[in-house]
Amino acid sequence: MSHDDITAEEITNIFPAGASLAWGLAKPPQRGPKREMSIDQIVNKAVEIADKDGLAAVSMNRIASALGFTAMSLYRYIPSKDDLLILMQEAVCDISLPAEKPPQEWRESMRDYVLGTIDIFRKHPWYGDIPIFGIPITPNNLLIVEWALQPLRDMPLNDFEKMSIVLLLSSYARTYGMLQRDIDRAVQAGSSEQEFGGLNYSAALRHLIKPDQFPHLYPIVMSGAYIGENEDENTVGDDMNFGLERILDGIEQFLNQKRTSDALHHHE
Amino acid sequence: MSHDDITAEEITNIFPAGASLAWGLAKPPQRGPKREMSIDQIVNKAVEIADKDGLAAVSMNRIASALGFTAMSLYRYIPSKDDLLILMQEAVCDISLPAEKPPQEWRESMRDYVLGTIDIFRKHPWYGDIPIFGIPITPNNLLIVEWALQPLRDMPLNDFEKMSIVLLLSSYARTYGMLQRDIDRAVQAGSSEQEFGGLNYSAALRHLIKPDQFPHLYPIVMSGAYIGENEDENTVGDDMNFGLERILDGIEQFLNQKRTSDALHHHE
DNA sequence: ATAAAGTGTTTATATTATAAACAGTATAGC
DNA sequence: GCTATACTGTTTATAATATAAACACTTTAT
Repeated sequence: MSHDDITAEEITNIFPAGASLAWGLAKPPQRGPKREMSIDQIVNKAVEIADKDGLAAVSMNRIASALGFTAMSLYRYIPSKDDLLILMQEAVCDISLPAEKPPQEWRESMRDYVLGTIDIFRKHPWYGDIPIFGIPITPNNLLIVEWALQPLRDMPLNDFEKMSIVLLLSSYARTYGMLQRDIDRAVQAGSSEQEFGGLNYSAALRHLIKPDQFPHLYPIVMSGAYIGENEDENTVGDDMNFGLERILDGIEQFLNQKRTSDALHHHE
Repeated sequence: MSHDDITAEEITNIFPAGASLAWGLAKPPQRGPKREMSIDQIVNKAVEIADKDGLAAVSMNRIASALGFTAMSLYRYIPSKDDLLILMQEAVCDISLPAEKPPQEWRESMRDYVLGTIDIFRKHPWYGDIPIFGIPITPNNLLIVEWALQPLRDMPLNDFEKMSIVLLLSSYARTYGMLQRDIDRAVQAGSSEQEFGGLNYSAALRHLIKPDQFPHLYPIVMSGAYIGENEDENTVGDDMNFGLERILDGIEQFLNQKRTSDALHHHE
């Protein structure tokens, strides 16, 4: 149905330009003056700005100025800002995968994966602000998928099941990555104790949440657990671990079921 | 430590204006000409525009024009566009919770919750494009948290565990909501068969993914499972269910463990 | 040698959100 | 009723934004 013979140029038409650039599909220019910048330079500067002042601070002007050029010059390298965002995302996903652990340590491997991806959110707080454009198609993003697949390699799962589990874990990581980032942000915003949004919100919510309208939420808000007040350090690690262990338990149980039924089949 | 005596005005200072408005904390004006619009009118129009043309089409100008006013007039009702976004989010979360099912049907209740929230993404494809500003603090958003808590009501979980599970489920719902939305979008974009981004990407990825660099991803891309080609209908329902059942299994197992250990304690 | 392709810049444009000033209107308190 | 006050929607203005188009210059394929 679908052929494999596809040229780099055709891919360029299918993929967003940012993705094509990430794959290095753009052929280098043959004529004309020497380039004074490079895509990497631009993307790195954009990441630097975002790291320091947030994604909203990343404008074509700001990047170009920081590099000593005009805004329009950037368009000779990257066709649009959306493409730049793709490349920024890709840039911070440039991590080297850890060595494979033995298959029986799959839970540990998955924890590594989740913590590793959460780390991207901590290191680059703007990371989660870039909207998701669909499934990963850029090399480093796919490498992260590869990472997630690694612990599943010997499991009795079909491809769809594997992808479902990857999606499950990655979405969980994303959520906690952003949560952790929010807390980091609030802490950094000088709110050593009282001022963390959560703490501030606490009194307000206690006043607004009525037990008749929110019978199940009410006690949780009152106890402070909703806001997460009682967490001694500014880490969502414990909450994160709890949910993760539930996911891993669920996966493990599925594996046990499947292995049992496979064993039965063997007997027939 | 924290008092409960807090005035509506103080809450207004703590919350973003959009959240205060959502709670109806703004006191109606006492003097001046009669208002010719209302917040609801504005928000509804904004939602209407977003439903039709996407979130990017929602500009102050467009909304006001559609209502027969000038852009600046909106600022008499809503102080900023960010606040408008909060109100839009809130508006589409205005659902009535289903009747409580008996506690032993908690899995079914949780499925209802997940499917129900995913439905918001399908009905309002722009919903996931609004960045998350932190934990829910607006009434309808909190009602959705209440929904998620409902099935947990009789479980031997502490407040933090409950919130972890809610976060787990809601993040899962968000991920699949956005995935479903992407597919809906692609289908609507005329791509009856061949043109769905995924299908297009398929040939490209098959060409780019090399088994040495992506040993575990490679076979999955080749089989078409990565793109999700083989799904007969345009629903991610099956994938969604698979992951959801793993989560529910994980929760169930935790409950069993906890009940067992509680029973032991009772014996001592 | 020359045409083509590519460089960075300048200039210009369309859209944004939103601030400030304005003229008109309803009302609270006298 | 008078008046100060609070509020209305509008007009005008501003600062940013991404990016298109035209320009002069530079390198290279032919």
